[in-house]
Amino acid sequence: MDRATAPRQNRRVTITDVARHAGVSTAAVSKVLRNAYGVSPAMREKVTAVISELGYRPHAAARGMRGRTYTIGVLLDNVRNAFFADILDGVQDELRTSEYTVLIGAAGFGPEEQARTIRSMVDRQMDGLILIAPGTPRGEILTTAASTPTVVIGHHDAADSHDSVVDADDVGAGLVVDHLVSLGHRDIALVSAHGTKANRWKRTPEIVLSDGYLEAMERHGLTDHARVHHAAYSDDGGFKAGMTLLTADRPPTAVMTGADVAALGIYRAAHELGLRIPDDLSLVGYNNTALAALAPVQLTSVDQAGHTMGSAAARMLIERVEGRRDRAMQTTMTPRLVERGSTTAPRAR
Amino acid sequence: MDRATAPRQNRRVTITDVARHAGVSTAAVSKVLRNAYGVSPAMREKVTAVISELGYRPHAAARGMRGRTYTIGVLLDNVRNAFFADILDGVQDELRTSEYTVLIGAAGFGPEEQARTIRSMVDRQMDGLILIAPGTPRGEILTTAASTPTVVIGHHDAADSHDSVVDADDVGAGLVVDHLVSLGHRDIALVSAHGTKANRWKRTPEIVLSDGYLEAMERHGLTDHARVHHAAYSDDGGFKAGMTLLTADRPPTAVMTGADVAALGIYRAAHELGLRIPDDLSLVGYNNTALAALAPVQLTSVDQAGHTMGSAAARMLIERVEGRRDRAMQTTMTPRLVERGSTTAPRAR
DNA sequence: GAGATCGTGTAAAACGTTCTCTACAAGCAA
DNA sequence: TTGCTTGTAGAGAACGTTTTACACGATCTC
Repeated sequence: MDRATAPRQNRRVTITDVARHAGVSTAAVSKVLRNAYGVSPAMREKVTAVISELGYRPHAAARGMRGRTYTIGVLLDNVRNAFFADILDGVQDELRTSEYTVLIGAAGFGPEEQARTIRSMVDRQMDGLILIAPGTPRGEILTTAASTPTVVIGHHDAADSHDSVVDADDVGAGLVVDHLVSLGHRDIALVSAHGTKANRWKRTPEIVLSDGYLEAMERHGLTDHARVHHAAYSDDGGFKAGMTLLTADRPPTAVMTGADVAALGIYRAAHELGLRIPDDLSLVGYNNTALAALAPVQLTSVDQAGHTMGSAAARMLIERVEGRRDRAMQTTMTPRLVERGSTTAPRAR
Repeated sequence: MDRATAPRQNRRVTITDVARHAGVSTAAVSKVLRNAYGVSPAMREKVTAVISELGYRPHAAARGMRGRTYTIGVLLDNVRNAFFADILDGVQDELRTSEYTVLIGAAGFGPEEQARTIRSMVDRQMDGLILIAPGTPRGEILTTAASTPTVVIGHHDAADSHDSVVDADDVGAGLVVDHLVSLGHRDIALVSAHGTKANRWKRTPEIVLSDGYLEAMERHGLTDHARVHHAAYSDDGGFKAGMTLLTADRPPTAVMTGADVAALGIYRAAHELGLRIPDDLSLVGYNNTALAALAPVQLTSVDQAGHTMGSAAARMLIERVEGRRDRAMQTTMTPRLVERGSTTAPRAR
């Protein structure tokens, strides 16, 4: 077959093909695609018919050159965190019926890696960004948010360039302390991640949680019993923290943590030291992930409504992307205590 | 300030800016960016200097119109699956030092949702795709793979259009059966996901696992004791399967599952029925996720080396993307049994 | 009935890259 | 010298969309 006349095998159907087929201009097709103003019902019908006949799909990269890419980027440090999965589900559910695609960047924990990922998303011309507790310096986020609609989840620092969704972590800490105190505990320790202020976030979830814990302890007149131990939110981080706390001079009778997975590390430490949960030690997690509900685990935890946070973030973001709102807003969710088998009254001393 | 002369505030630095600044053509800059042939050392140096001076970053969407986007897409059904997280880590680690960005699409379980996500990735002109056990009809994948380099993880069906990375699930099943038989078990049930062949995958992980289980049982002369129960890989799916199996006329003394999380659902069912693990029931998971290792859980499981699978997949994919290989290949990993506290000899009857 | 307005459609210019040619100079062989 | 090769650089088209500016006819307003 003559090479010149043969249609190239794998060529995509383009907007030009659609336009030619329908006997209209590409501009008209573009308008139909974007539900833009100035197209008659007849035109719309004709064009959509041809689109489905030809199986046309807009080329997102080409779109990105002028208009939107219809892509939302979600940044998170690690997919292992089950709480993030809840948030993600909320985002996806909210956007399921829309024409937006959600793409996730799992950047790792390093600030530089995260910054790289965020830049990648911007370079790919994503329409909007949802950043889950970014570890990147705050200025970097503000710069990004200045040019791309952005929602920050987790950090309590508000800004007028981006929207925020947070959980009232201080209230959550209070719920836990109240619960433990009502059971009779007084030596209640908190295990939380390092709340580094170095990157200019003043109110990370960890810091707010810690503040809430200290306030609650003070409220109960237990300031002298308050103890905050820093550890990574991982099984191993929890284990080390547990070992340190539980072999101390006067070990706590109850430990609350900022993440379920860390609580399970403490569980392991307790186990190793011959302590039983909850008889010898009451243990409380945070986020109420699927982990906490597992039969062998039965961990008392604080529910953050991750799904709702995710869908709220998505809704807020789309408002901004589509220009329906031009002022920043913050959404705060209220946490709830979920009591399970890992907490009980302390043993009489 | 005169609006016409004022530089537009948020304009990106483009390749043209770099070219102008360096006093060269855009083509030259492009060549430097891509390490293409035909650039003198002096030119390279001059251009890279200007690039970093101006903080230029290539516009990925624009690149996508002609060449690569330097983006790798990973499709998975659900981020909750800890095994996928292992794979993902492998992929990321392999690509960390490269110029490629990994973006994840969490598509959900429906074939149509997954197909939509795959199409999104193709529309975004991604350079290569890693599909983790896609539920999409096989033909759809073959079509995609014909135009975009693709690696399929999980399905054992080989094809000459895409590469594959699999674990020898039949061997894994054999390891488990051997282990349980050596402990004295004879009534060993398998709980696995539905291995629907409807979408033309003939050798999904579930099917291969199930076949391996049946073969192993036969090898031990236990064909009559073999029992396969289908359930979703979730806590709830496992729970229901457990309830059915454990309340049957002659309940199994050991249950192996195709996923750790399902094993934990069975744990819950056993718990509810007053059965203790491992005394009354031996339980084996699959994938050896972080879940299995948790202190309160201690689940015997089969390790699939997810990290290695991920990095292998990434390496294979990049070879194809960069045209260093033009024939399909399959990589098979060998599973390993990890014994923990959830298996022991059956009670004497 | 003149002008203004409105609704619908198109032509053509962007957008920021890559890629295919072509040009040119320098070096080399005859 | 002539012709050939090689290495380097640039001009300009192409990629598939959106957007801007404008044209045209129909309807409205006075």
